[in-house]
Amino acid sequence: MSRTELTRSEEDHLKAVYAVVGHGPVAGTNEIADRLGIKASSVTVMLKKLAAKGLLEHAPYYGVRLTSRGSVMALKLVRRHRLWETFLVDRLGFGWDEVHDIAEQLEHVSSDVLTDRLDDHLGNPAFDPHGDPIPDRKGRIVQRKTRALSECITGAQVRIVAVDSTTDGLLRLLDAKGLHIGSQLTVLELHPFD
Amino acid sequence: MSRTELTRSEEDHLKAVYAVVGHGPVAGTNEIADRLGIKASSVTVMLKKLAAKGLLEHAPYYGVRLTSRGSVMALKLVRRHRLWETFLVDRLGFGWDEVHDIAEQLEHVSSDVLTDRLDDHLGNPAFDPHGDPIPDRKGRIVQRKTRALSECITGAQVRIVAVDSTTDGLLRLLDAKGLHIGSQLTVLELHPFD
DNA sequence: TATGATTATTAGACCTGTCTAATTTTATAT
DNA sequence: ATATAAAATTAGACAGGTCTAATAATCATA
Repeated sequence: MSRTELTRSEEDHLKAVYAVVGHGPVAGTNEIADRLGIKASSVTVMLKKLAAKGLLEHAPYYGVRLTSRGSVMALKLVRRHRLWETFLVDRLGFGWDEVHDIAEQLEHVSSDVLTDRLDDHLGNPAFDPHGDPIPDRKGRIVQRKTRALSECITGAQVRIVAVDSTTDGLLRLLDAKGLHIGSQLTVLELHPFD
Repeated sequence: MSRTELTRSEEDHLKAVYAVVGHGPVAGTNEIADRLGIKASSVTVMLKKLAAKGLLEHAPYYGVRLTSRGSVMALKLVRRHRLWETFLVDRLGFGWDEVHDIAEQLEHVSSDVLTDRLDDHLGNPAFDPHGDPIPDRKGRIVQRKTRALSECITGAQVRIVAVDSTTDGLLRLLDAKGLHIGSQLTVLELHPFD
């Protein structure tokens, strides 16, 4: 019924909407623009195009939400991204702080067969190297009950299961300090930065 | 010295020039255009751009040749393409007749580290699943002394080491008939088609 | 509830890569 | 040698995706 061939930019926007919507009921134009590193006016244009394709609902001046078809597409991209990250770390020996940009490119390779075979090849992993859950081929994704480090009570015992930041700098910093996925630690004090 | 960030289209053109130049001293505009599935006039525009970047020499109305820098770039693309094809067949279980289009996308992922790690992961293969040689990380490529099946004398004993065609149809046909890389066969008769 | 700040959208421009149509150059055949 | 065919180029148009600047809608707060 619906022709679902997206351009690279459309895919990027869709994924950004998915990511931003995770923080609230709807995604705002500015936040999407920041995430993509482009201007808000460009985002507006693109949102209208994606809305016309039935992938999201756009309430002007209010925000956007993905339709179910849009969600399916976004989850597919997230799946590809996280599978490639897993491949890069598990099979090619990259560090988990080095793979984001490469996966960002690989995720646009469009072949469902490829994605599923890669999934099998990797042993159908449930989580990627950052600890984020990988949607299965039906688009199902498990939710992790975690809490941000900044929300933890000082002195609490916590275990790192995921790192949220997209900034390479922080990732490397943490790694260099010996902080890895699975590390146990005690919250000593809170800085407003983190 | 020279910033060598190419667009996808520039990469496609460069690879096409490399492929067509293999048949003669220079590459002609029409042949490049056919290979890319675009019009010759578009190719001319692109050739001028690549010439301006110092990747090829363009003698208008005569043809183009790659410069040494252009060759390096083209070989890099060929290397990526053939490594990914090897990965798809050897690791993901694809048939050698199914991987061209996917590799066509994967080859544009730009990361030398990725390419080299993939190479190591695959055991530094010298040939891809089609029997074509894979340039090493220095861009060195071995030449195979082969001859087209159509040039063989009727009755001769030959061994298939490579399949030239880009057309999926032919690849599948051969496979279905039990013809594989390495097959021994006797030339029975020649049709003008092949 | 009026006003200023914030956020989003529109309008118009530009760049890239493609196209078609017209033109120019080179090749071929009598 | 000239006419014609083939191949390549140029000129101008257009679509996609971005930008800036101007405008419009919403929000916050006195």
